[in-house]
Order: sequence, then C-alpha cells, then structure tokens
Amino acid sequence: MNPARRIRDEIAGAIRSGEWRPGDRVPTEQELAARYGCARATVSKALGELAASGLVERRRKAGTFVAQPPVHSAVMTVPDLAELIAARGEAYRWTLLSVEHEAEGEDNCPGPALRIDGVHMAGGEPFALERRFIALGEVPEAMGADFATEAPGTWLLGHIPWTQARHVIRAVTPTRREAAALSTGAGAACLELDRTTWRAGRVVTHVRQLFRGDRFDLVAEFNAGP
Amino acid sequence: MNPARRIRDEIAGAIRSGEWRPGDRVPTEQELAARYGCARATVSKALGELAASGLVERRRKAGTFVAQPPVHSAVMTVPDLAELIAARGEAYRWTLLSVEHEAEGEDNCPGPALRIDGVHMAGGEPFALERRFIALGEVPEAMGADFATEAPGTWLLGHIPWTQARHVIRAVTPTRREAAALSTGAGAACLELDRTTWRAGRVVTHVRQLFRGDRFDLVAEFNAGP
DNA sequence: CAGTGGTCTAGACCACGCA
DNA sequence: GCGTGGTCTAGACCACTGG
Repeated sequence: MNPARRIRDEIAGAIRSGEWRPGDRVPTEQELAARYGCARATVSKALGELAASGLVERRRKAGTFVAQPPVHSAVMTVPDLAELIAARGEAYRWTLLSVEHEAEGEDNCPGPALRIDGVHMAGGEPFALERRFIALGEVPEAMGADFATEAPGTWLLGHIPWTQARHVIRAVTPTRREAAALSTGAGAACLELDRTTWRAGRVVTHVRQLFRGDRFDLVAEFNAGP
Repeated sequence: MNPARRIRDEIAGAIRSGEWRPGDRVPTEQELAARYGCARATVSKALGELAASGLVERRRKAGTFVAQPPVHSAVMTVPDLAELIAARGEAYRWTLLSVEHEAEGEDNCPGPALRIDGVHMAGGEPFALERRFIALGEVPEAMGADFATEAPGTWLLGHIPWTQARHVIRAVTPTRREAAALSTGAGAACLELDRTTWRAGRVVTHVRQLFRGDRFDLVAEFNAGP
C-alpha cells in the first residue's frame, strides 16, 4: 500500500470512527514520518489531502488538528434531465413553447437576452417547465441555435462548458397555468430549481425549472474526507 | 507567487475561460516544468490539485486532458437551523413534542431507536417540523439525553461528530396536522429534507424536516476548481 | 515497450505565530 | 527565538497502458 494513502486512510479512519475527536491534536509531520518510516514530504502530502477534504485543520507553529465537523455542506447531484429520464426508462422529449428576444433580460440575467419557454417531457407526460434567459452579450451564437430540436440547456453545454453556477431550491405552489402545463393538481406542491450560471464572472444564463413534487426529488451526499 | 499555485491558476483560468476546451490535451509534466522553470514534482502537485477538483483528467501514458464539465454536481449548504435563524436576527427555540422508545425504528433506521418529534421555532413562529429516529445500538447514551432543552440534532453533533450523510429533498403538500403545526395554509407547498446519517457504515440517525415553502429555501454553489 | 503519470526520498529554505 | 507547517528541488524508481 502507498505510504501516503495508508497514512491518510488511517488518520481519516481514526477521525471518522470517533477515536480522534474534533480539536484533538494530530502528531506533527516529523512524528508521523518517524512512525511510518517515510519522508516528511510524504506525510505532508497525506495531511494536505486531509486538510483539503476538511477533515483536519492545519495551522503554522500550532500544528494539525481534527477539524470541527461541517455537517452543513453536501454534494448535490443536479441531474441532466434527458439523462435522468432516460435512466428511468422513459422517453425524453423537449417541447419548445416560445423564444423571445428581449432588450433587457431580468435581474439574474441583465442585458439583451433570449427568453425561452418550454417543457421537458417524460414518457409523453410533462415532467418539468423551464423558462430560461440566455445573455446574448456572452453567447451571441445563441441567436442562430434551433431550440425547437434541442433543449437550450443541452445546446449551452456544447457551446459554453466550464461555468460556475448557483442553485436555489424552493417548494412552491404552482399557478393555475403552471399546474395545467404540468398536468398536475392546482394545489400540488412543486419543486422549483433556479440556476444562475456564470463564466469568468459574467452571467451566461439563468433558468427556472419547475417540477411536479410527486415525480422528482433531489439527492445530496455528504462524505467528508477522501 | 507560488510556482505551484501559479501553474494551477493559469491552467484553471485557461479552462474556465474556454481557451482550453474539454478533451484538449494539457502539456506533459516535463513540458510544463521546463516552461515554468521548476521541478516536475511542483507541476505534478499543481496538476494533481486540478485533477482532484475535477478540472482535468489524468491517464497514464496518455497524458493530462481537460475534463468534461460535470454540470450536475454542486455543494449544497444544509444549514444548522439554530444558526440560520439566528443569522436572520430571529430568536431560535426548540419545542419538544414527544419522545418514544421503539423496538424497531423504521426502514431508514433499523433496530431499537428513539423517535423524537418536535418543532423548530423562529421568532415565536413555527419554522420546521422534525421527526427523528436515533439508533440506540449506535448511540445508547441518547437514552439519558434531555431533548426538551436541546434539539436532538444539536445533541448528536456533540456526541457523534464526523458522520456521513445522505439528503433527499422534495416538495410536498403537508397533511392537515402538519399544516396546522406549521401555522400555514392547508394547501401551501412545503420543502421536505430527509437526512440519513451513518458512522462507520452503520445508521446513526434519520431525520425528516418539513419547512414552510414561503420561509425556507436551499442554496447550492457549483465552483469547479480551486 | 516506451512514455506518461504516480510516488517517494533527502534535504533545504521560508513564513508564520506563539512564547 | 524557534518549532511548526508550506513549499520547493533534483533525482529516482515504479506501474500502467496505449501504440
């Protein structure tokens, strides 16, 4: 076994099992190097990975300590709708409702923009409503795209990879129009996913997706450490 | 500037700006070492960090490549309710409704368990309903805890740090009882957060929290790279 | 089988922050 | 000051895997 991996996993195990408690001091790099019979750089790499994953905190002069558990963050999977629906064994289809050219998009997507409305369908049934703004200042080629055949999210993935994004998740009661478009009851709870996407600090697109509460949920995993 | 940091940031910038596209080949460690005038180990560290953050993919013999953008994952903040409410400037209070000792908890928390029901209050108003199971096989000391004065989540944090967790987020319509307990309309959408928590592979606790849709939303950030 | 990343070593110097 | 982590070097060997 890798010395670095072994050191990392043994320390991670001691922390996760509760043997080492938050605030406990981890042995110094020199002590660990002596104990494991390896170079200090190897120990440094192992501790660096543990620090990067949040299991320990390192302070100069003071030493390395077991960190306080950050129970509050988790990695959430925001699925690609086409993939998600295909994985369920249902047929996916995108239905375009409208494309409008606007001089001023909205708060979350300023400047000239396209406003695209459509529906994601699963097995012939509406699955999610989508309203999207695409900043034409950032993605002028969106003017020439055909959003009737390809969902705008899919098109954007091919043209603007490597973005940063912010998601806001809410539970909302749909309007009558929305409920009708989703073929759901007027009072049925829906999950709203708002995503704003940047590239190099500038908004590329903003999308609001509305899901039937009885057909969609999000899953997030929290796994501290390597 | 750190050579390693500089290499890392310049490559990350080239990827995020779109200059280097997914699938593009990154120069070899030797080429980068020569270009930046540093040791190969330094380049290796920088590329390793980029790989750890998902910006590049490394394959032996083949080389290092710009990865496909994983638009589907984001880091979600699952707030500590007491902190969240305090940050809003409202008074936080936990109200215990009941504690039951059960021989068999439920699917998500098997074996003997405590079942605890209660309400998280913000500024005198109900903010979230909570039903929690605590596995007594894993946390026998929970029998002696006073869940009237301390919310079970807070108590657990002090006794079982460093767990792994899985969250499921849904939009639901509350039952009449739940709506009444939350002081909200019978048809108002609510956000449900289900969290199952493990330690060393065994379930420690399972909690279902129900929030008023008009008073709570979740935020997730996606920021690939360092 | 050759080139790439993966890992490790032994040593060095620096920066920081507590005493 | 002085001990800690932070970083870097030059070199080495290994493991994998694509051509």
